[in-house]
Amino acid sequence: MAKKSTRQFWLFKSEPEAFSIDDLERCPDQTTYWDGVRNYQARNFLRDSVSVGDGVLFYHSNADPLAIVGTATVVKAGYPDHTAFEPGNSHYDPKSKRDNPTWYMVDIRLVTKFRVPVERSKLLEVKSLEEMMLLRRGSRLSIQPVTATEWREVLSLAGVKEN
DNA sequence: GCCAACGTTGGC
DNA sequence: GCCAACGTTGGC
Repeated sequence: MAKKSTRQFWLFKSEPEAFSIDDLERCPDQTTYWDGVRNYQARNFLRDSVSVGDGVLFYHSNADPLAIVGTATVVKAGYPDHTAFEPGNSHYDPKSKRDNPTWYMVDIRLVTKFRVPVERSKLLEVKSLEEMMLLRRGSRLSIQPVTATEWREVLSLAGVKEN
């Protein structure tokens, strides 16, 4: 069976006090591993669906302003989140074993830091985004699928051409 | 700071 | 397997 190669899109949430897009920009090669996801639905996306080359919208949650602040690309697909194995790490989880990991992560590299963040309040005004998971109240998922239409609309709002 | 939504835990 | 209690997320 032929492997489906269609590029997919995602939204990753981060509290900027913990890890912001500026932190990503300062990383070597502007690349980081995305650790600390401790929700099974989000884990499943990271382990099974997020693929090299996929597009990522970087969202600042619990922040002022709440906004999509840039894009990244996936450079390494799902592999075990080693922070779960480290006692003392804030993401330590004793039920995750090296030979049977519970939690997964991917690596992403910064592509574009928006010159002007696309604020949540702006997104809420856009008709074509009214179904976007991020904007549904009570949506706490930290790794969310984004449709190609939503991806293009957000880049358009950010004034970004190519991505 | 408030609180609704959601996920997890644990007693039964 | 049910569900109440509890903890966390995250917008407002």
